[in-house]
Amino acid sequence: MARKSGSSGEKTAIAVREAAIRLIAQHGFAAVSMRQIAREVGVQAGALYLYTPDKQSLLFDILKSHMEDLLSSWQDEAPGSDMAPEARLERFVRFHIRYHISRQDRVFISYMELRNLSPDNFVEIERLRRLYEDVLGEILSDGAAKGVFVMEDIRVTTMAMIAMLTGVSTWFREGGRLGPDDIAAHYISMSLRLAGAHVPMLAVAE
Amino acid sequence: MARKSGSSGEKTAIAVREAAIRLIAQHGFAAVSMRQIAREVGVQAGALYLYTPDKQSLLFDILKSHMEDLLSSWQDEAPGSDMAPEARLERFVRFHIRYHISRQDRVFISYMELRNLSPDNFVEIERLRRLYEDVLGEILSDGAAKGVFVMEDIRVTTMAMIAMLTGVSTWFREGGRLGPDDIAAHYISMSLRLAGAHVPMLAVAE
DNA sequence: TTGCTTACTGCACGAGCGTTCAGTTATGCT
DNA sequence: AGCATAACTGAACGCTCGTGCAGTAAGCAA
Repeated sequence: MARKSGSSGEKTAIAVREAAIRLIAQHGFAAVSMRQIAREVGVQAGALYLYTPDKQSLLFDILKSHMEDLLSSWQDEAPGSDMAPEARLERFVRFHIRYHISRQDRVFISYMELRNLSPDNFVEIERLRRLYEDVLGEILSDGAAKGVFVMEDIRVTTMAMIAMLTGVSTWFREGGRLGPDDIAAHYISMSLRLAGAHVPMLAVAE
Repeated sequence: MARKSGSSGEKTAIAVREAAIRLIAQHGFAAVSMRQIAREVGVQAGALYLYTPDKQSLLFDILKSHMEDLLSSWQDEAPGSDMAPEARLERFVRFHIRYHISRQDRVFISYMELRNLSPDNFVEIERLRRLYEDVLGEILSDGAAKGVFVMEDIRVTTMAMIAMLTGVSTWFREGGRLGPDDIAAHYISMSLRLAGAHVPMLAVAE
């Protein structure tokens, strides 16, 4: 019989997930044992198997739900394709930076632990990842077609921009010199320049 | 007594290193066992301890010599600081892309396996890494001071550019649509735009 | 041939791994 | 109060891990 939400079992399920995310982000999937995760949660190792069939599924579920959440969060605030490419790019970059800053651990894991996925699981995560990359690719293509972005190679620019944007999660630390919104603003400028948009960012003394 | 170079022991030492690099790049440090490395080399696990005091040192030596090689390779072809910032940046980017394409495994390891280093070893690798980032930071600062680069934040631009450039190692595959030199050329254009250089890349129909 | 050194094997050690499961306790419904 | 079920323990399974070490085979100088 299904339990009411808010029951102790459900809370533990969430605790397991979060302990796993924290530990894997810190030490890496292969270096973290089920016993370590259990200790963090405050249970014995065997109890974890009430919430996951095995260690591999634990990783897969973290990565899969991260990617799905990323995609559906974007769907929620994606602008229509009738909007100007510059504005669409700005929206995408702001979304990406904020999301990646607020969920650093998940993001870190989901591109560090790809090689610890079983082949089948890897294929599925790659599919979702490509879907997300295509969001940016489509915006850049649209801008190029409309002549407002000027790039030598759209595919390379897409990969370069994704790497640049995602990189924020490797150096951002809470309480640093810049807040999330400052950083997002900087990345928006940089992305527009990278895309070859005709947007002078600053008044430049010639 | 020291052995002559080219002896069988030295060959094995190199084979151990290369097997370790290949396997760690593929599966991750924690997921690779000494027995796997030994099998790849064609010896028993115990024999590895003739070439490394322990597993941790094996990782550290790979990362340290990679960083030192990266830095000294750059020193060999670094332009003087009297050269124009645009030309210095071009030189740096071309070097970086070529280097990262030709040594994908080492590069991949050296930013994926940082968290598997012991604290002392981590500090040392971070020091070398920062030295390399400072190379780019100095070029960008110089360009900003001379007014040929226009950036909102030099530090953020440095981190963004490094992430963008290093990202090439995650998607480049031998025999793809573009060769290393094509890719380097694209990254040079993108870097100049990112730095806000006044260099129109293409003739643009307005 | 003898003797020294290098390169390596083969086995062992204790520890920890992922996972299973019979048994125990806690919880909430009737 | 009684009972079903959920939540969890604690011990065990077979296995692999990093590492140490006595012993051995091969190469070479004298």
